[in-house]
Amino acid sequence: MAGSVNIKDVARHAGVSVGTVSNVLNRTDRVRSDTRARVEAAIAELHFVRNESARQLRAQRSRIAGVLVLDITNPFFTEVARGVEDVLGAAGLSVVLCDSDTDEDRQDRYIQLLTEQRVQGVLVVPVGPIDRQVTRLRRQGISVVLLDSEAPEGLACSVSVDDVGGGRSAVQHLLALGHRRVAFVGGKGRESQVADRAKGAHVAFLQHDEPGAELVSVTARALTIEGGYEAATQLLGMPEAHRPTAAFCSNDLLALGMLRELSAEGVSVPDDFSIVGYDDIDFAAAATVPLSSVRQPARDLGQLAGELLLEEASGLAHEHRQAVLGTELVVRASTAPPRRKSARRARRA
Amino acid sequence: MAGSVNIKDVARHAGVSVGTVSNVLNRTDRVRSDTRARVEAAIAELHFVRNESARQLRAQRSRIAGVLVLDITNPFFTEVARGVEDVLGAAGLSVVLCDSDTDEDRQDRYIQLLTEQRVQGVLVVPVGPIDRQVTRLRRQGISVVLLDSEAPEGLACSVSVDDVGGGRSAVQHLLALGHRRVAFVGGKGRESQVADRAKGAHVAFLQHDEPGAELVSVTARALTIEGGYEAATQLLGMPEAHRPTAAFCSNDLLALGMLRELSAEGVSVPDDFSIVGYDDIDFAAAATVPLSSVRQPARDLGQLAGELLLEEASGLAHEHRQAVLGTELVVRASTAPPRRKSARRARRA
DNA sequence: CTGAAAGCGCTTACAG
DNA sequence: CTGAAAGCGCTTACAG
Repeated sequence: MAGSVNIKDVARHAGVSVGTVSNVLNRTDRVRSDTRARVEAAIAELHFVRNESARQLRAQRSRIAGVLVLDITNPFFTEVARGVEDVLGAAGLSVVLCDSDTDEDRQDRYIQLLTEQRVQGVLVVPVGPIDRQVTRLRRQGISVVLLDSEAPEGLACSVSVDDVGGGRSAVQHLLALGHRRVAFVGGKGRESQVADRAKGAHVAFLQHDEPGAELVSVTARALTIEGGYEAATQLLGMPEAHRPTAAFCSNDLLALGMLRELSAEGVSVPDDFSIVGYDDIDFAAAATVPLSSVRQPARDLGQLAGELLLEEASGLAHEHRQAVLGTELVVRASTAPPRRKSARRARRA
Repeated sequence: MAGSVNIKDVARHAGVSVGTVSNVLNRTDRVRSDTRARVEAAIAELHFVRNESARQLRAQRSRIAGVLVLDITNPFFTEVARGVEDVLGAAGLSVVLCDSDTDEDRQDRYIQLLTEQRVQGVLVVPVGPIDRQVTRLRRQGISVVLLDSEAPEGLACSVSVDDVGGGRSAVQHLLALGHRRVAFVGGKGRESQVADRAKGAHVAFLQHDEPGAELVSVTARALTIEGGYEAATQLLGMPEAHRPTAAFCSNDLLALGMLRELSAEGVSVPDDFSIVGYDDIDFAAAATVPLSSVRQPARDLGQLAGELLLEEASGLAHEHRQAVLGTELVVRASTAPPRRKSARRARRA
């Protein structure tokens, strides 16, 4: 029968009790070396693999942590996951990755799954308000850290990024270059990250205080490359007099999609149009018009979150902390001063 | 106490036996509706969440499948994972994603983890020979499907891609454009996929049968954007007389990295150098010199693998099948005929 | 339709 | 250092 070798079989085969086999597995030093050798031989011969469900049920603790992200195909989030894995892996925890696809139902299903599994901890990039889910996880003794989103004080540890500051730096850069009409490109979702980046964009405009300057909001179906194509089409559909000369995209996927679509339509970046992205994923620098982007410390973010989770799970005195990491505007080739109208006409003639 | 509400508490609270609570959870139709209502109320009031370890231990089956990929930051693999999730999610299985990072030790650790968890099935993109691990999983009653790699007949189901054909089509394209010296860019690893793509490249050369045509092998540290930078540097370091005029990169990450580095060094793509990638990830089309690439049906691959897993796990008569999907060369802007030497000199003058 | 009881495969005090 | 036994939280025939 498949899966039928258990600790009892091993005990019988090695001529010891099951308790001794368990000791070999969990507290090796308590077992005399010749006994241990016999047990290990039996384990190998019988191809015994411990049943983790049984172990966990009895021992009341899991060695797994779950990471739940918004979009597994976005390299920003997988880089965050790698940061988590750096830290938790070193501590002997295994990390499994789950993809909510920015869908609250899917998020909640995965949280339910992880709760039923009684994992050691959950690190989640939330879709919408998450307080209730955090409380439910805690009630089952599961540690929770919010990723890329600031937790209300007292609720949980979190590691987020100063998205208001990041958005501000992006738009300040465009304004400083001389752009007057700037598009902010977001999505249909209500992720707090995107809202904060939009807020930062507004703050930059307020501080700039130039009469007539205009921040235009553009909404893509999703924060994806596809969404960037679509946003570009929206921009190109605007009457030229009102059309922005630059866009701040709320992530790099959007920015790369927009870059591609504008180029395909003969709009040159940055000569005719400037673009700033957000995240600074590897593909941003690798674009052949290298993308100016607001860099988030993705891996650090994951690592710090992993550390906070370990601290909480250790059971020692623990006070929830909300870490906020800074961003860095990386200026590359996709941003330049707007072309002056006269110059443009001259060139066209 | 955290995590202390169990099925017994619910039973007591609802005034029924634990068996009845379990029936409400698992075989709702066997319970009279008023009893069910009382139990459900108790579950809600006490915030009961079933302990999946206990359920699984007793019921001897898991509702989880694991997907193990080579590089979670590569959108090709996450797209495959989404395909798997499409199919398994619909069947009520949850999918957790694990990242071997092309490291055999990490792969084996994750396989061990999934085995101890007694998951329902594992879908794995293998690093190196995997026969032993497949046997071990089967022995525990765990279904296995190989992803993106052809299984030896009889060992397991697999869904792979005709990488020899894909490699051949890429290089045929370059040869047909008139390139005579072509680089094949692979990595240090010994993934069968890359070996097959290299083989396809060789086949194309043999079929082309043009004396003096040369296939140059370039080895990057890893199949990443970073690796592409490095490979480009290697190419630029070659004496011009021997330097290839085109490269076939064994994935798009390499190709995008190479594209970027060559552009940065003033080598124009495709005027001075042609590049073909592999995978056709979304970033390939979105590059501003849109990348010619060999398209793999990533999502289909994952979906088909998911279906094969379900079939195997269903316990019905099952014969292992090895599906091989085709590729499609997508020609975009990164490939062109080589510039003739004289023209090049003329332009420089 | 409901309850009582066995048992899934482990770990962990407790004796000896 | 080793063994016997209790029990983790469930599910599932089996009676009634």
